[in-house]
Amino acid sequence: MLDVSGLNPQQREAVTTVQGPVLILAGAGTGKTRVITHRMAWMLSKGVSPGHILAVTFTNKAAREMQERVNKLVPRRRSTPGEPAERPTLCTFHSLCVRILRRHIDKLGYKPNFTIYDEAEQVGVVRRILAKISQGTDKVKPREVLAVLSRIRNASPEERLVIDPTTLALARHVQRGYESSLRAANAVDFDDLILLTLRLFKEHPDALEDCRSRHRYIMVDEYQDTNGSQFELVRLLAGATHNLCVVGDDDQSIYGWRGAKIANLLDFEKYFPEVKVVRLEQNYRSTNNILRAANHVISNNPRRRGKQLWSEHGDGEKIRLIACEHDDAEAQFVVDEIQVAKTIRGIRWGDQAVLFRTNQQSRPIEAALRKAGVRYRIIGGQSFFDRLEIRDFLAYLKVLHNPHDDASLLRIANVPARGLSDATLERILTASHERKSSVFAAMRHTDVQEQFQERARLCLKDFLRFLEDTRHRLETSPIGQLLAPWAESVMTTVGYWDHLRGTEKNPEIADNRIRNLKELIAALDAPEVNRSLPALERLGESLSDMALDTSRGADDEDKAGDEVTLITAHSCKGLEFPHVYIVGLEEGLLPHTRSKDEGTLDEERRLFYVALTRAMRTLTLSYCAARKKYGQLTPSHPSSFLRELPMELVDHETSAARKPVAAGQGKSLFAGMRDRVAQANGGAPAST
DNA sequence: AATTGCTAAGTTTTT
DNA sequence: CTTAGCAATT
Repeated sequence: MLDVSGLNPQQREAVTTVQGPVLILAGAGTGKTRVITHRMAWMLSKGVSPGHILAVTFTNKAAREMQERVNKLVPRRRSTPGEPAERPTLCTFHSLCVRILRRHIDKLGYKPNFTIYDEAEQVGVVRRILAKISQGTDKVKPREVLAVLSRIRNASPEERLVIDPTTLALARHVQRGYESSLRAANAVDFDDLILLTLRLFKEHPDALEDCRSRHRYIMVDEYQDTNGSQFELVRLLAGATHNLCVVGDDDQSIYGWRGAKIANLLDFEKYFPEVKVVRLEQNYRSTNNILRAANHVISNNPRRRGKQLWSEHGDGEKIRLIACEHDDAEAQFVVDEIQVAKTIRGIRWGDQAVLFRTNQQSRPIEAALRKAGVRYRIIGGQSFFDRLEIRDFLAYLKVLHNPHDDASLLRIANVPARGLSDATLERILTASHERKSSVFAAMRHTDVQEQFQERARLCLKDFLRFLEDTRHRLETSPIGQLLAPWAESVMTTVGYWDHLRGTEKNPEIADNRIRNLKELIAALDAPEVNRSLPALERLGESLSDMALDTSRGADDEDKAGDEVTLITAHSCKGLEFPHVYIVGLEEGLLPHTRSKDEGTLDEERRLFYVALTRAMRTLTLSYCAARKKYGQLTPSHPSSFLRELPMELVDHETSAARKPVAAGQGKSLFAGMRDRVAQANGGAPAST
């Protein structure tokens, strides 16, 4: 039997309630992951078959982490010959759906080698549609259209009524073109993964039954972030058994702008009246001063499940609130503090994190850190996968995997230049629309080819031959053949390396890009892809992994050295740091200006709450009297949220004032500092 | 066909 | 201040 004596009573209740619906309200730092992993282990120890357990998370990182922790808790069962040991399914919503769809999508009229469009590709599709219908009259932003599109596709009819009718009409109009574009390309987007799975379940009850009998115990992590269709999916899967355990925190719902429905959590009883609700309120992360401040801030929100976090860690230090003159002074202050903490208190850089609302706020901080010689890493921000060379390369792979992938084909058709001009491609694109076919299919058609002059036609045929030959080479490669050499030869054949060197004047940057690419190529044969599959399918698996897990690759950070973390308030959810600095607590930034128009002040407050509750031991907040905005220094005002902090928990200072050191403390502090400087030697001294 | 130069815009972003 | 997109130029 699994030992649950290390858990507190609420955790234990959550872990041991296996049958029927369970709602675990897990406050920040209350051991949520511990509960989920123990619950899985508990079920296994009670004889539930591992194959019957499904746990769904939102991020791959969370899924991986849980996988590891479950493995530690439950010694892997020995595999009997011929029958490999089954393991619980632990994955994201999207990867779960990919798995289901790879098996069944042919029933919906797609081919199993479908492509997953990422946001950049979606934007491309929408842009082409907008260009076609509006002829450049009004300027609607593709990303905004895309956001509305996602909303109308995921929302129920009554929810759609809230959307502004003009926007709705436009989005509806775009929707037709968008969906047929994706269909022709045998491509799906992130929303489709969920929506098509739902459609599959509705149109093919046998597929649903199949999944239901497989997944009899379901857990959903970060439940407050589920959207309408994800809820629907969960509800279908939980079916008759109602063995559904959802874990979440309404106070940490910060993805409403992206379609997440906090109501899924708030109204859980409506759909599962017999639910058992468990509140986890004992916090294992922070001091009580931090928790009291966070509790107080969030109590200003309406419509909460309500909970009070507390911990056994004592009061701890007061929260510091620093007023700065401008953003550069703020950055300098934070960096000085980081250095002081390191040299005087012996706090590693790796135990300190700077949190901000918007990515661009990291710039002055980065500059100050670099100047002071402090190592840092930025989480999120511009992704590895956003880089030009990576996108080009992936487009090549995607086209070779699925030639009907229009977005990727158009991207690489003339990169490097091979005589297929924009005008030529434009005509092919039009032809493909007329024929309701993919661009690739249009290219192959002799009628289309004959539109062009000899020269363009030859270039087109060369390109087609390249695609077909290369694809054929992969198809006929022996089982077990590695992908990397093939991929590298593709890039050589098309002259991509020279192209990179040619377009980038700075040879260092060019080399850097080439190195990036080679790294990615090497990762194609990662051990987690199934080597026994045919190469083409293996390529497909690699591609969906990359589409669904963008953090991978840039993610060996855990073992990285001693580095300060720079991170947005959004992406810090789920993380914790001993010492946290939250910068830019100004009106218009947090809460963000846009939240006023959209009436989402509550969500901004939750975002602040999430940021506050990341801190374990010390918390430093700062704001500026002025901030550079598009190069101009403009005045700013303290965030209204700061008034919601209980005054008695806060020390208010200005960045210019240096706190005097108490008489008795001085000696030992400085002795400690000297010692550490002597032995650390690599750490730059605090600047003056 | 590719390069240069101008204009306009500029939250958050797990998948 | 940046960056991306588009137009005009060679």
